[in-house]
Amino acid sequence: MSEQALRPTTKNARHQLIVELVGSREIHSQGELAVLLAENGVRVTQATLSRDLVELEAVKVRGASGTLVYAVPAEGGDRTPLAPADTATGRARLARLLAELLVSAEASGNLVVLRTPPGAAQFLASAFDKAELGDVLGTIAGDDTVLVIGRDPVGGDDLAHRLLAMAEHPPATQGLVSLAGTPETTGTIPPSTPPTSTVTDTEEHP
Amino acid sequence: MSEQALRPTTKNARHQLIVELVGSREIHSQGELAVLLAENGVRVTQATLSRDLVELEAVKVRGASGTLVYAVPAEGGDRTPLAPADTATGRARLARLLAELLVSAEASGNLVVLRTPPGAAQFLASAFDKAELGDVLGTIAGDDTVLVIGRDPVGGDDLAHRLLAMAEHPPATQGLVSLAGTPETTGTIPPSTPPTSTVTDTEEHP
DNA sequence: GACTCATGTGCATGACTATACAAAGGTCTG
DNA sequence: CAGACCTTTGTATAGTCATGCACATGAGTC
Repeated sequence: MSEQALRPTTKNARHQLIVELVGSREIHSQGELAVLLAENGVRVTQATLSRDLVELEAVKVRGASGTLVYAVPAEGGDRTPLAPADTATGRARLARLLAELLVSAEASGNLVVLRTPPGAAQFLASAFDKAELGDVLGTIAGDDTVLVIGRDPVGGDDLAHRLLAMAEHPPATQGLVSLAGTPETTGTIPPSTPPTSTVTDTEEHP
Repeated sequence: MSEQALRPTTKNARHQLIVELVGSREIHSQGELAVLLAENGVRVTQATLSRDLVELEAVKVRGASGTLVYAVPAEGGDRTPLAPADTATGRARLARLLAELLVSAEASGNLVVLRTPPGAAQFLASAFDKAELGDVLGTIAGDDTVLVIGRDPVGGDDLAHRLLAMAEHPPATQGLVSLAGTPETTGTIPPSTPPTSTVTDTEEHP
């Protein structure tokens, strides 16, 4: 990227450049952005950038190191960091979380429907993913319901019982309260899940 | 909410309160949050709140009026502004999105399993929520699968056909490309969804 | 008891962001 | 042409946020 890149100086062009820069690197401040823009031949003040970012509907999200960085919806809305879960202890963690969060488990065919307290489903589901249980194909999670899809077409019952057993014999106990304050907890519960979770699960068992 | 609500003064309790407040209203500044906390009997300075918000991995998103407001992943991450969809046109929007995103629809009992392109499920599911279809109890969405739960125990087939019909006769066409640039698109595709959605949907139909 | 360490918090202040005000430039109309 | 209006931008500054430093408190050890 040359010092004097040929770059139109219109506002729209500047906006485009901002989107590109924000989308390709972590930018922590408008001053930092101003420097990067200048390197591309676009010299504006912080005030102008503040206005630009409003127009671009930029937000500030947590980057990999926990610091706030700019994100522009079209390019960076998915920059929300995932918590660095320790994958080596995924199964132990799943068991612990099952102990804490599992309200009920019911099976049908190859499916197991797990109930959790409101808002905890995604959290629990992410633990399934990290646990990488071989006989679990995957999960779908809403607000308080996790649908666990088993690999065995008729293995739902067995899987449900296994999960209940895990829930009753978790490894080292680490209460949910202590987990609630960790970035891991909050990091893996996606913000947009609640609006999609208008589930009355009693209706799932006709 | 009484002026002197009985409220423990521990840091965890304060965090919980912060999450509740941020989740229930638009908070624009840490000073504003300090005031709200004080009204709940929790008196801390801005410095402490700055630290709290780091620990809670709070971010700043655009609220309804375009101003930045705090969001905490567990409770308010979905405050990423959706484009101000006119709720009166929720159904029209759903139809349009079905036309764009629906790959397949299959029913079983009262359930309809919708397939979407990867990453689009939550987006489509949120449209269901806003459309407020009377015969849809709710949805569970993963990465590329939306489970639509019908109110009628054996209405899945009918519902699936209705959705397919909607997909084939959407109102005013507004291409997905034009939607892709709006906060609505990116805002409702949570970054943490993919980890929970390891679904091979062919296994759902044993 | 004293000592050490970890945690939490407030004060003060620098870093960062938003915005009132003014100016410049462009477009449109009579 | 002049004037009105709109858009854009910079300057200065108020508003907001992060952080170094100091202090208090509690837990653990000797």
